Amino acid sequence: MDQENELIALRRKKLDALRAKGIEPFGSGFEVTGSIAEVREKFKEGETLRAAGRITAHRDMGKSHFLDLRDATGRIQIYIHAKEVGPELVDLFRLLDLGDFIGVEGTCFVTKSGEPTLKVRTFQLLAKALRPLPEKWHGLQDIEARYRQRYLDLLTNERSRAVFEKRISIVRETRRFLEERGFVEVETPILQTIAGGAAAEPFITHHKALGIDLYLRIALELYLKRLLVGGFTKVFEINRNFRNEGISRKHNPEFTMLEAYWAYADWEKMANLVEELICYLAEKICGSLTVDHRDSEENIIRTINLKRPWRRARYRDVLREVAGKDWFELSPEQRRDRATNEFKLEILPQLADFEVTQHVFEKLVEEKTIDPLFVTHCPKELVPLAKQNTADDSLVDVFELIINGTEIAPGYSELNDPLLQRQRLIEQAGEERQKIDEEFLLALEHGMPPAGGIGIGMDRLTMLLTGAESIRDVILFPLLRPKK
RNA sequence: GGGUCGGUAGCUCAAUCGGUAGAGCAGCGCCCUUUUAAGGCGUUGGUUCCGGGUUCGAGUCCCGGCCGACCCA
Repeated sequence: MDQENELIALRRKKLDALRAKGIEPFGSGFEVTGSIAEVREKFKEGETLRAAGRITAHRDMGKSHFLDLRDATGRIQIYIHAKEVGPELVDLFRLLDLGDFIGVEGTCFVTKSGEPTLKVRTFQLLAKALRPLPEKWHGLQDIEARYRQRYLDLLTNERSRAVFEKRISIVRETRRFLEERGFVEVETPILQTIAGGAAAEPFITHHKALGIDLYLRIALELYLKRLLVGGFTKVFEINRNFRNEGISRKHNPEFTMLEAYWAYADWEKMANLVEELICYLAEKICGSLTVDHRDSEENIIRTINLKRPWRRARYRDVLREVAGKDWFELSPEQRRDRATNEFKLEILPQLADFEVTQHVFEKLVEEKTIDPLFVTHCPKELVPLAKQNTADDSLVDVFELIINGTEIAPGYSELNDPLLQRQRLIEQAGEERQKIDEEFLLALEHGMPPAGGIGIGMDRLTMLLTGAESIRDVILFPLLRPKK
């Protein structure tokens, strides 16, 4: 593929030299005492231990050599000396490079400077690296390369590895939290004949045998609700959704969503559940309910206070706080005027009146809210799948949880009136009637218990808890345009 | 889609006003029997993202393209 430079050529020569000596440079298994962290724990002077990992440093002292052996759990120094292992083994050692995987058996000893070290008795080459790894001190800095070759990023940037370890914990602990409360995890179709449950552009694909186009799901909702009809009372799913839309700091075309539905609960119960979940995660993952976000120099750039109770406020009330007490008494033209001239927002002429208000909400409330805020009693136009408020049917019984300037989780009292649901879906679909999921409506007509539902974008939740500034920093392999 | 910024050795980065493309790490050679960002001496390595243009001369200026980051839509 790419032209071979001399570093690679040299490593290939070493590979050939190893083969000529009868050594297979890509070994199979190697019995280890444990991970390198475990080896360090079991370390006792005089003991013989076995460890495997990559060579990440080589300090050549002439007759003796010190190397660092590293795996995901840590680093241990190994020592080799001609007198101890004989000249043949030392010759083999000369054919090793930084980045190679080796397994060693050695005796524990502590150096003058107090470093626990394995004195090599035998070693085995497990895999030769034909390309050099990024430099040890700065790691891989090139942002694009860190996304395209994430393995190098993980290998050389401690902070990146830590973010992904936290992400793994967040997903695991979310499952544990929900399971402890009696929720069961289910799997529903990713390939769907109608991509419903949200207003978003789907990816389209094709099934050959059936001869039909299919969509990748944009939400989990409509299938999880079918399960409520089917008798499940507490269900959730954590898995990938796909939206065929722009890519930004907060958007990747595929992202991981949690949705949970709880029969006989309502939006307020769901708000409590989310509050408990996120506090549980913060304590597990960050060890605290105050989460610091830091820049690359480790300076704190913001602190998010997750201590309960979280503020709850009505949509109209938070708007009045930022847009003026009289906001809802103004005419649509006056609102438009104030948004444009006073708040300096760009209001496109085709926006409906409620969208003007929503735009003000996004810019003046959402983007400026750092500590958790539940916005409740939203206008129904914004949320077609939620139950209407009994006291005011222009509102729906939902919350929108905002933390760190970002929408983290919506929660609803789910609409279970099939006739009203049909009407809402028709209004939402407009001309595109074929987008209405009749199979879902059919299910609702058989009776769905009242239920509370939530959705949490796990990527954004991870950003919140790790301080990542871009969604690409919490997705192992974010989508990038292919090179060339 | 628009704007701004960026792409130089395997990696991290320099390069003044347009005037011989450099350093550190890695590599290679030599020295050193407990070093740890080991050290010392020497040394190899370049399609400066790609393609045009201006110029005696372009990493640098201009135009187009590719990829990325940030902001906006």
